[in-house]
Amino acid sequence: MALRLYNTVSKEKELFEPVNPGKVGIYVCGPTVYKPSHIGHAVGPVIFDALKKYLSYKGYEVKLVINITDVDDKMIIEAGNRGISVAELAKEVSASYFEAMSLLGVDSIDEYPRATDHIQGMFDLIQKLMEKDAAYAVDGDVWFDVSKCADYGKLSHRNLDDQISGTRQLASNSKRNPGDFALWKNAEPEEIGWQSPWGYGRPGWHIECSAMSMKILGETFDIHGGGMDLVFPHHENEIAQSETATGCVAAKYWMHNGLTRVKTKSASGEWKDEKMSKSLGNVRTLKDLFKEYDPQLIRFFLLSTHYRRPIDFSGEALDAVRKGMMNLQRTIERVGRISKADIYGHGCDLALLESTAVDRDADIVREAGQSQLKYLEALDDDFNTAGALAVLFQYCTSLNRYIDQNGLEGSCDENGRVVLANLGRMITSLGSIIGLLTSPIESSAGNDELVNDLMQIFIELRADARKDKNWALADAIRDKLKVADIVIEDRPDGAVWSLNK
RNA sequence: GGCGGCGUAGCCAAGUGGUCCAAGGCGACGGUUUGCAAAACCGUUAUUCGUGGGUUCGAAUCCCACCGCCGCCUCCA
Repeated sequence: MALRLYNTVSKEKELFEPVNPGKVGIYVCGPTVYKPSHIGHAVGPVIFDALKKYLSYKGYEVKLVINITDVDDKMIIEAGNRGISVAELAKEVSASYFEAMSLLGVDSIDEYPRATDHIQGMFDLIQKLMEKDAAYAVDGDVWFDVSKCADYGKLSHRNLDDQISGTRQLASNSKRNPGDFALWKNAEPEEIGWQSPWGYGRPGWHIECSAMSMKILGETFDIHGGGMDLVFPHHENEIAQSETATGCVAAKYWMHNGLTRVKTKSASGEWKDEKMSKSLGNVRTLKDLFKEYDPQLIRFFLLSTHYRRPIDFSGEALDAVRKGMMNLQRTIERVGRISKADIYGHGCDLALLESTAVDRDADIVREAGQSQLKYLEALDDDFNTAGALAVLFQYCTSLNRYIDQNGLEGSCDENGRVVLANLGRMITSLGSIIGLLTSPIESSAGNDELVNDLMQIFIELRADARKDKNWALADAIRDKLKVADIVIEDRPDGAVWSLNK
């Protein structure tokens, strides 16, 4: 099995072959830390964290880097509005960003480099471009001369004429070509900035990423990721700078995730999809979102669509996905309960099936093996997590059918339990390859001893009522709890409760 | 104006030349089960993939035109 990835440069799925055998370097454009992170900021990190986990599973040694832009005009304005320093603002916002990432299970990031820690690298890079006559300084600004980059436009598939005809292209009389972009911008002495060989100022946006990716991952690394909105100009300019400076390919594969869209009601009352962005004022922050939805669900939601497709974000969509995910979780819980085994926490162990008694229940064991194969095939095909999840759902149905057919007691001898436990672990094992189903979703009250004790009392009261065939009382308890989003299920082996949230 | 993407059942969503009279999820309906529910299982729910042409032995998948939606060209994950 071989992984194929869609490359924005070639517009084709390409066989993935790392620059250095066995090792993979991934650089993803992270946020500018001036305002709280929103759902859109979660997409890239979740996808590339999942991709890294998959590549690691395949045996690669992966280094994943997400940068933090902690100096730019928006930050200066926001810090000014709030009466704090740019550094303070960066510290505050990035801290909440890291916390959100951690909740989302994005725990495989090796480095979060900050632009302000790499100013010297940017100087060096700009200097190199100057020496190659691809950059020029005018009145404290330094510009990149796009005419010196022969294949400028190869990522976004535009040519220079397209740039010039762009009606919104801001003209600057100090530029040689309309498409030239800033490497260094001069600043007033009282503003945040650094003394550079070309005067006091701040780095341009694009140069940050070129300098940091090069420093950390080398002049040519494997995968460069980011949102589709960054293809032009940001990534195009990154390529121009890096490749003009080093003379070699910056990144072998350019991967771009679809943008998050949000349904909004227009003045005429019609629903329409639009990009979620700060300027449109339709942003929901991750922090707010987590109050309503488990971060695990958000991760699941983001991976339930192919990464290149735009995601329409809405409460209804999340609710639908949530039900599906809960069904998976419920099956896992069921298998664990029947087999009396801990299904979670085994990480990724696909050798489980070999330890399962194959002479017994051959059909389900064979099916588990096939599911495993199909799951991995889907991921190999441009990281099709949506397709992979479909396999998981099907496998879950088979597992439930297997339990039903064997009956509760039927498969509960010692050997049967081992088989069942291993089959159950297959699900979490497959899920964990992309960081899903790694732990049960805790109901928010589930860890509360007092609530647990209270619920135990209700359950006992109901059990007594049911024993006496006092259905009215038993049903009343159940119905009234349901109003409080507490669901009681009478299972053959006893009643259980859960929070329907 | 230029560049790019998308349009698959009630909703979400895989599939990009034959194995597709199209996966999976949510929902709905019927059945098994249940004291009744819930959960679970079984079955039904797109002869069709925005529309119209074309290429091909064969198209959701390729080409052309049209319609609709979205993004980029200014900061954006």
